[in-house]
Amino acid sequence: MTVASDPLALDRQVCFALVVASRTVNAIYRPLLEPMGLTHPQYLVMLALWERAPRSVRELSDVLQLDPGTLSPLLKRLESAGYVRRERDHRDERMLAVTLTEAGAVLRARAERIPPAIVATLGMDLAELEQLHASLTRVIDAARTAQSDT
Amino acid sequence: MTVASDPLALDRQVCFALVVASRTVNAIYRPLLEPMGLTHPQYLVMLALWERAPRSVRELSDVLQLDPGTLSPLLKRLESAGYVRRERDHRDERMLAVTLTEAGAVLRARAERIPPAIVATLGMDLAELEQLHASLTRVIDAARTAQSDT
DNA sequence: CGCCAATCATTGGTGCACCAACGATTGGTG
DNA sequence: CACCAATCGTTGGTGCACCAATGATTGGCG
Repeated sequence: MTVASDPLALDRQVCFALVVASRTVNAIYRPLLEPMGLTHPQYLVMLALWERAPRSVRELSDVLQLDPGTLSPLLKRLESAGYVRRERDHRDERMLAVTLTEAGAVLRARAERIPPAIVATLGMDLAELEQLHASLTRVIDAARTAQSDT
Repeated sequence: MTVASDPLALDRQVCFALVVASRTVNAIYRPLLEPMGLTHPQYLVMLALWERAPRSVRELSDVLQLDPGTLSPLLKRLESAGYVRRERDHRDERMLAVTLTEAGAVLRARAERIPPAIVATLGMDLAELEQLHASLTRVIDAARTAQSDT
């Protein structure tokens, strides 16, 4: 069986390309985020909080498609970094209210320079990136639909 | 600032779509791989070995774009699962020769049913998946070029 | 021929990511 | 009003993933 016709050929697997692309692009962010004291997952949480705060763990979990058990220690690290405060919601003591600190809010200005820097580094066409984004969104929807239908 | 014009809007970040797509598609594989006793990264290693074996850790690291330090314990788990053997290369004792066991070779037949099952589950157009694959490949190349130019 | 830099795999540390189990809180229902 | 099921966040366990440091082996160069 030739590589071209083998359905198990590594370089034909979309899942492989997806995983490698995710890791590789992540590596591009790393040196840009490191001076801000953020990892990429932490950066995504900050994006969510800059859009709207306070938010509960559950809410962040929904938006970021992330397990609450993953978020819990991550938020503690963001807290000890001084970017976030974790308080109980007065109305419902079960929930956590994650709010931005002053330092966390200020950080947004520096973060605004990141997306253009990434695009410049990749040196890719904006149109292609948008088309990729649309395609990825369709895959996510398809996978989530399949998930919930189980 | 509206969400539509905000460059930091979460749902406009390609990196976010990439990470979520990677995790979500991974979740689709999980129930299919679990009865075979494989995780998704282990599945990718097996794909590489079914294409060619024996291979050294370094070789697998290159092909899979994965840190040797990640591969090392993963291969040990594949060994204790009985799919792989880890021996030193006679010609160069520094290198490891990772070979398939009989069970590992036989497993390929079951694995062949996975890609079509995934495509069916996603219910997506084959043409779109191929186009996504091509797009991801370009991103990987762009990111890797940027990486090595640093 | 003996040393030395390069190569290779492993190890330890930090941080993600998922799952299952748990304890606290809450709101509805008998 | 008292229970009970649902919700929420946390915890512990396993497995990835990266980085830096380490130790063994090798091949070249003086």
